[in-house]
Amino acid sequence: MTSTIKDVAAHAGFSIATVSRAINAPHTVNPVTLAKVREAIQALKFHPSPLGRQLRGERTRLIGIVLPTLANPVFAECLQGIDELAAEQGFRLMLMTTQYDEQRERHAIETLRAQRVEGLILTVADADTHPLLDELDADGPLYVLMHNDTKRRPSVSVDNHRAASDGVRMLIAHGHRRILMLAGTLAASDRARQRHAGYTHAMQQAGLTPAPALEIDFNADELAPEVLAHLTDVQQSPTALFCSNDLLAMVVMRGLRGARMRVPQDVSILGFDGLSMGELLAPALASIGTPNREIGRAAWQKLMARIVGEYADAPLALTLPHTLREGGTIAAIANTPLARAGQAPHASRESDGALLP
Amino acid sequence: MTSTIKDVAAHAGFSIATVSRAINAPHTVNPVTLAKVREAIQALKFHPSPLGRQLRGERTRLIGIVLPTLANPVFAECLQGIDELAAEQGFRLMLMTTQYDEQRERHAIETLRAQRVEGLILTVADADTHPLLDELDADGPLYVLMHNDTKRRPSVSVDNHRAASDGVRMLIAHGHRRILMLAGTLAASDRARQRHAGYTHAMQQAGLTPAPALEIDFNADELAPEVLAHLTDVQQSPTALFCSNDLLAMVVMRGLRGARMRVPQDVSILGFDGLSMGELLAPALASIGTPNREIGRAAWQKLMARIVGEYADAPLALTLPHTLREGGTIAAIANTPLARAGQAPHASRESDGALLP
DNA sequence: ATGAAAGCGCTAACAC
DNA sequence: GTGTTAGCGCTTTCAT
Repeated sequence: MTSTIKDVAAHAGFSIATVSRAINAPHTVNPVTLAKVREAIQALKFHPSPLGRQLRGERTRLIGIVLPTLANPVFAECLQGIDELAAEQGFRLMLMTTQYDEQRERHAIETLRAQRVEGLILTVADADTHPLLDELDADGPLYVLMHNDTKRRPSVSVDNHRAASDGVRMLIAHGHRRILMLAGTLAASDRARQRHAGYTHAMQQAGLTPAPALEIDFNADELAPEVLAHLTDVQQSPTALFCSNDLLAMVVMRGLRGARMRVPQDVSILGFDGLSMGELLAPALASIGTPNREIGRAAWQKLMARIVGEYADAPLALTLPHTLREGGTIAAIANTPLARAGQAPHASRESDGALLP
Repeated sequence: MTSTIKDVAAHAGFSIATVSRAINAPHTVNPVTLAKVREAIQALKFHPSPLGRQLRGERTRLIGIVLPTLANPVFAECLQGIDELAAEQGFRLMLMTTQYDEQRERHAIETLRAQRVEGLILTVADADTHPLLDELDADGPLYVLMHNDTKRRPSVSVDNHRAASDGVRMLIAHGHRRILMLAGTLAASDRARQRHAGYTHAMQQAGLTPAPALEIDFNADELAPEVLAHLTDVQQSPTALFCSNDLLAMVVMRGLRGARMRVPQDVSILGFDGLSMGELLAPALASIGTPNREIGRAAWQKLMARIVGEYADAPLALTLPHTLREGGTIAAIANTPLARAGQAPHASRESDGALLP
């Protein structure tokens, strides 16, 4: 292992150039020579150092991965998909996480670029307004965005707008009128915006009044009192909550349970991500699913195509289909006891669904 | 960015050697010169190429990570912990996953070694009988194992034996006698063995008869019929299931639900891993918790200490404390209806707890 | 305090 | 078909 191409050359009795050729272009070298070189390689357990190759300006076979976090299975699954193909094709992955921090995004990209990665697969907070990506377009390595929902850049994602409105329409079809959207505090992302836009769209289309997303602190053990108050408000309480991601939905479910609210009898819940563990909850979490492993694989393939220079005319943004998982957390409003403790049944649910200022 | 140390030297009017010193040993260079060089660096947006440094035989500031999978949050969390410290300390991470396959473990280690990583953090299937690790001990890069429960090698883990027996004792304290351990089919790992040994120990200590672990196919959508038959067998059915990991526990819970078995009324469940999402299940999953983020961080620190050469006398294996989460999936046997459908109450539960051949 | 030069492991002209 | 040589970007003696 510590042996170099020089050692092999000496051992085989040829020059290092011949050894190099024997490795990289076997057909250009005399079969007899080839055999001897190969024997020497065997004997010395020689493996070409990627470092030498990389420095020489060759292909580094290195791909940089930039993700917000691995704590969210969405990204871990994407990475899994990427890794499958990378391993298959002999590429190495350099991983950096950003915690949704733009500073760290910049740092990661610079580090990776300095490392001469051949390409970058990344998920950034906001793809549209990101100066870094313009820089990459200009002279950085090739990249593909993952889960960033933008038409302007090379990306693989679901149609968040459409997915969200599909989900909300489904809630409406189940008789819900007062539907509130919940989002994480860090949710200034393009996809969060798209999801809220989709929610808004579906609401308006049904003649209902959409509300701004209610922000939830992700890390808190319990729901903030004002949030809880809002959710349980006798007059205005929503009958369904659309959570901008599944982790958030789970946190909210726990919070509600702590507040003695029953899901779905008192309130229905729809998540977003389709995390498989959501199905194991009781009741199973209804959710809009994204094919994360596939998104990772597609991002890889798109990146490779760009590197090879194929499909230069392929559409920038690839949209993969989302799915709708109708789990047990959604109750038809007809089946829902309209009255909660101390609250009389009222027809106003059917009125306009206005939620809050 | 595409500028090299040469460009900087030219721009500043000094030799590349001086620029190099200005970067790596600022105190050895004239303050005025230093200022000029720094200005040039700014102007050209120069970042030293890691590649050049690495090739020169210097520190690569590269650490290899080898994990079975990222689909299991246990490893994703460990990686998260590692990444935190790596980013802080300016190291880059090269990641490879193995899917518990020894071939791929070998390949990953060789790839990483060729890449001149300064160190390796890995989780292998079986640390004790692994020739690769002996090779690493001999001349590989320094490494630290994570979650591999062995005393013979540098590692960070919980005491799986003790953790398992703690858990099983807890079940026994709740009145359970027929306790069966379930393991994944891929579970020929050292930690799975330790967990089963811990189970066996606790059972015997209580005068009960332990059974071999029942293997469950992880990926199947439903529990295999023979497994289900075994779990529901009128005469011998266990009152509690100890699952060797949480993901498995969740799959089993779903399978049981499909078979109309109630948890914990009909059967109690204890998992292993302490996945935070387990708390969100209903009922919340009882589990033995491992501090994954901390394990990742500790592995990092141990590796760094080894690289620097400190603590050469530190104990090889670091054991972190596990926790016991007593969730809703465990019922005291006294409260359990002893009779299930078509089965009369019987005192034999109190007898010897024998489970199966 | 600074520069010249060697060399890390490899590939790619360019000779022969 | 094979060898010679230059150089990728950097650090590090060894001189000056």
